[in-house]
Amino acid sequence: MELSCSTGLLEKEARRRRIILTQSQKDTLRVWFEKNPNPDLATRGHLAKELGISESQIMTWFQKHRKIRKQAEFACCSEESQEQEQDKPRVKEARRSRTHFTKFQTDILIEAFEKNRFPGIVTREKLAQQTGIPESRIHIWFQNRRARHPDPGQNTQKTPHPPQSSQGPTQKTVGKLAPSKTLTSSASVILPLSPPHTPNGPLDLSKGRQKQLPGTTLLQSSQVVQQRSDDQNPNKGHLSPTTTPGEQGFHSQPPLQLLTQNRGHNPRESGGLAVPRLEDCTQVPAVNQHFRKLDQNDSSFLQHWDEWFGSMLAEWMPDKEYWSEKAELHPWQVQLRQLASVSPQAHQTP
DNA sequence: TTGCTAACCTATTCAAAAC
DNA sequence: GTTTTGAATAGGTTAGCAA
Repeated sequence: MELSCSTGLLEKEARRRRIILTQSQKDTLRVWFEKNPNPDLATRGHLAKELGISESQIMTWFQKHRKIRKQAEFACCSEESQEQEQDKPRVKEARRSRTHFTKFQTDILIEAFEKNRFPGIVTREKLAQQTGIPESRIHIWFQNRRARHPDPGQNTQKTPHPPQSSQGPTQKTVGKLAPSKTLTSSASVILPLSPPHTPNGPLDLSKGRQKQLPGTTLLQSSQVVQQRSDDQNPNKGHLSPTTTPGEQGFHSQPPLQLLTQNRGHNPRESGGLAVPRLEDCTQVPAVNQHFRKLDQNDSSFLQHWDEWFGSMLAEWMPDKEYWSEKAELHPWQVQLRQLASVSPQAHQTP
């Protein structure tokens, strides 16, 4: 496993992974577009599930077709009809509930941002695996971050487009933007628990202490991550792609299932979500069951964790020495060890 | 080589949550 | 009320793929 942004030896990262929609998929989308060119979150989730593509791709398709329709209307329709269109009361669509990132997740994203402001699809998917955040949310996070944290190295001239290679020299963000490397005792932690010999998967060691508020959407339909047989994708071997008839590519199960706050609590009963739950859209990878058991029963968990976390840091932050045996433990490790050393029941919410 | 179009970008705005 | 920041949109560009 390797993070492409961590080494200059890697080949140029694929910036995009193009999925060709089948005719039947397009037909379905057109039908829905005629009904409503601005589908709400629930509709996009439904379509993503039905068509086997990600919700962000649904959104992209609708964006494009709104643009096409607008251009067509401008070209051939009278001003009158355009005014009529404008006069239509715009129904307020349901927005996706605001995602609340944990400090751990934010720190990972900030670290990645500092290394590469324009992560390609492979990096974004890896970050999605590590953080448990859907790739589409990571994409948005980077967009917002770029918009609000201009690159100090290029403040005299805006670059309208990202560098062609995301593996090029990176610009470091300095000053107040430097991420905190420490976790407070109340900080929730979603560990990208993945010992070297196991598939990736997160583990929420906070076990109920997650700051996530009721109703907050952590897992969404967009987590139906597109995954093609891509030579540049080192995760290939870990995924279990399932082909969809007629599709050129194939989609996989989500790389992970974020374990939510109440361990042992049926996630379907947690309620408060305005969107279809991920479990309704995709199968829960067996790996998460494995980690649930590992977390609770395997006394070697900490050893696995240390080994894996060290290797992760070594790959991800090669310029740092957090993983060195001689180096002091990274504050994350200290905190995580403390959290992990407590029995699972100790963290359960009453 | 060319056309189509999915994926990507910036700029801007809205709005939820924190302060 | 203000600030922060995730989500959504418009409009433009880039690049993968089929013809």
